[in-house]
Amino acid sequence: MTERIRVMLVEDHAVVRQGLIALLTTLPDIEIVGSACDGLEAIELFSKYKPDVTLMDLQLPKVGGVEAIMRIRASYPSARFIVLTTFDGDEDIFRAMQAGAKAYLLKGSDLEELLTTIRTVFMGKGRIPYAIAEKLAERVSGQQLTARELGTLERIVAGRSNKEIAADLNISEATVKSHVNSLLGKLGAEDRTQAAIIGLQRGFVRLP
Amino acid sequence: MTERIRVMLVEDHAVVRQGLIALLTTLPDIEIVGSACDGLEAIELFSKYKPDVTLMDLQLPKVGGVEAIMRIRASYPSARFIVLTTFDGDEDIFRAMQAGAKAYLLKGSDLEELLTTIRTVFMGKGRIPYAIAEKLAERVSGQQLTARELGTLERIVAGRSNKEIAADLNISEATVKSHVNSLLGKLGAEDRTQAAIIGLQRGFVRLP
DNA sequence: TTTCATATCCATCGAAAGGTGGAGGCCCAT
DNA sequence: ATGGGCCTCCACCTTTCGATGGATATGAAA
Repeated sequence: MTERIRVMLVEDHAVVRQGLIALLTTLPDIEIVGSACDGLEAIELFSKYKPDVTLMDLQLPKVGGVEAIMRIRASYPSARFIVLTTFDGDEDIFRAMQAGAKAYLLKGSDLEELLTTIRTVFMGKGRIPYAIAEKLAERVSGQQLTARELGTLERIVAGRSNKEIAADLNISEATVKSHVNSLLGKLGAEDRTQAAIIGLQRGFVRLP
Repeated sequence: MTERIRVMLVEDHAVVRQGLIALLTTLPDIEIVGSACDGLEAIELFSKYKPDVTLMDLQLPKVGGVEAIMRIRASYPSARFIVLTTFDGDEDIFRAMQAGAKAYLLKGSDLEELLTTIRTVFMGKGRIPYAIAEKLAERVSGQQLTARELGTLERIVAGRSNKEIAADLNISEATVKSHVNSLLGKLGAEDRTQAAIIGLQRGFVRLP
């Protein structure tokens, strides 16, 4: 029998984590070498166990999944990650790809797909489900937000008025209006409420 | 050995579902008699298997968890449900309780708590984690939204203007403003964008 | 170097939103 | 039947927002 694939699991929901461990443990060619419930623990355990493949949720307490991937890859550039996501928005997935994740898996995938992906990534290849690839293509072709626009959007979602945003960013209200206008254009929104909703849907921002 | 507890699992994310099945299958006094990935299937399978306890996620395609509970309990009033939730908002949990769920469990709970809950519910008692009970108490003491206010909030979250909402509900814009004003007061919001955010946070509405 | 995107700011305008105070009808419960 | 909550609508007013059409500066890219 060949060497088993050494897998680490990073997932904050305990029952889901334990369920996945139970599931993967039943498989002959996979070995769970460790599991973490947040980004910080993931970084610690990675250097301890050096897993072949890391299954990583993106929404994690303390240190988010994307940042954890970046920080681990800073020390171990060959680390291989599979992002396990519920796919609420695409922005995180885009960032995870930039951070160097090799594959993406929806939590709605079945066991077979999970297995195929682990084995594929272990062999050094990547894998992206069609639904996600589609969204990524859309994302690349679509407009990106500038730093100011994103900051403005975040504050809109936090429920701030233009005046408050201006005070917060130390710029004039007129400038904020500029950014808001660009935002509305790029997001295809008619007003700030729509912009907030679309920003949440696309994953540019999260609920505060 | 005593009779095993017959459990049905309703969860839309396949990997989570299969993980939980794998996890629960390892336990001596629990038997998974079926699993469903949406509310409709849950209703079908319930009458087929008559499980002792049903573990139910609330966010399901086709027929939501709350409605599934209600429809099943219409035929089987003694059916026992444990709601398994990620706890994004409290409104669903409130509705699930009204629908007759016996216990609530956060996906962040560990295996031991899951087990305790299954056994407790099987014996006919209820169980609600402290964090959830706290929110429920808050909810009961807090204001409730009227039908019109909720309808208005939903449309605000859908990005509609007062004029559009008025046309949609076949009432005057003045009336919509009335409802919006009540909403802002009850939610403690300063404007519609804050109302949308708070409505999403508290689970009164979902992203469209 | 020239061009482009970004970021900053201005003035002005109309439209939308929100605040206030009221009023009438309805149904339910005390 | 008297009150209270809900839904409906009105008028008036202020503030905010968004649209438009600019201007200037900077730094990166072509």
